[in-house]
Amino acid sequence: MSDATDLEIADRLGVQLIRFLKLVGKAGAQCQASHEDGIERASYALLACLVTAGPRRTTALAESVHSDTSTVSRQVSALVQHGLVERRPDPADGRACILAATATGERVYERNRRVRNGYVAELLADWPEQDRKQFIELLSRFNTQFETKGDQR
Amino acid sequence: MSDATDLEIADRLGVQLIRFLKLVGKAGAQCQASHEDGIERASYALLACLVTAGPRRTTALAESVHSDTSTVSRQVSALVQHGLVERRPDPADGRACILAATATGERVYERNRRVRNGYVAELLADWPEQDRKQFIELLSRFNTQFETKGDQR
DNA sequence: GATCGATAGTTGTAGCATCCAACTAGTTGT
DNA sequence: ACAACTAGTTGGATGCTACAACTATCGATC
Repeated sequence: MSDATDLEIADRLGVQLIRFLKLVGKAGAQCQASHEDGIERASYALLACLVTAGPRRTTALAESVHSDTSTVSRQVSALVQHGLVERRPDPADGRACILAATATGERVYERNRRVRNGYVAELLADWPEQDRKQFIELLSRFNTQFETKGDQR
Repeated sequence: MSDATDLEIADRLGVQLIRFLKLVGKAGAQCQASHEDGIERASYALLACLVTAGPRRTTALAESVHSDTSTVSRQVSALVQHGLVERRPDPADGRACILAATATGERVYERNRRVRNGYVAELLADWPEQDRKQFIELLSRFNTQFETKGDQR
């Protein structure tokens, strides 16, 4: 039973993707507004990266989050000012610095993560175990596909 | 086999949501930059709504796309200037106007949609039929959940 | 049918996120 | 030691968004 052509499928998915983007983006923005750690939403992604994936240079961090170096540079400055991230000179290169989350940064990250998790969990509350896992699996695969196919276009 | 608690699941999904937001958001921005219809990315969502869901007032449109009225008002102005959307006075209310896509607007929408579909189809190219359908189904359900549970928080 | 509170939409202002381009300072190869 | 390169910062610009103040209309009530 496959009356749906590839394009029809793509079309329906496209609609859902746009909807998804809008919804998640907005929710993210609201989350940020409410928390008031002095930490911006975009910066949270940087913090998350540093905490979960370890210290790294600005350039590497920018690549990790698919952002411009200049953007990251500014955001990192803010994080440093708030004491959430630490700049360590890179012994191997005087121009570079290694960015690392401070203890405070880790705490803030954890706190935010817990809030986020609570919210997500609430959304998934009625879902059967099977569907949840499937959704994560598919979304994750889609993202990966996007990262590999999308960047080289 | 369920060693994953609800929170672990939420956590993994959260990560994927953030990843998605960044990836798709960026791709969207690039798409916009390349097309040069004079049409902004955000405005495209408005056009899409008017084409697929029919004419409506500014307020209703803003609600449909989960945006502020003022934001929509400006974006609509741009669309009107480009001849993609038409403002019709609302016979039932002198303050309001009914927004509707023009023929040009529909053409532009269709063209953009085709490009988008091609891109999405390419992403899904290697996916088994089953998974594609499942993904759309789950994503769609998640969006609905988000819209109903998310807004009243 | 005049008055006053609600409502539709516009415009002013401000913030964040992002990018590109120009710049500074340190590095590396010849 | 000089030239070509690279890491990061800063300047300038744009897009998207929201909130607040304002204008013009509507509707209910007296």
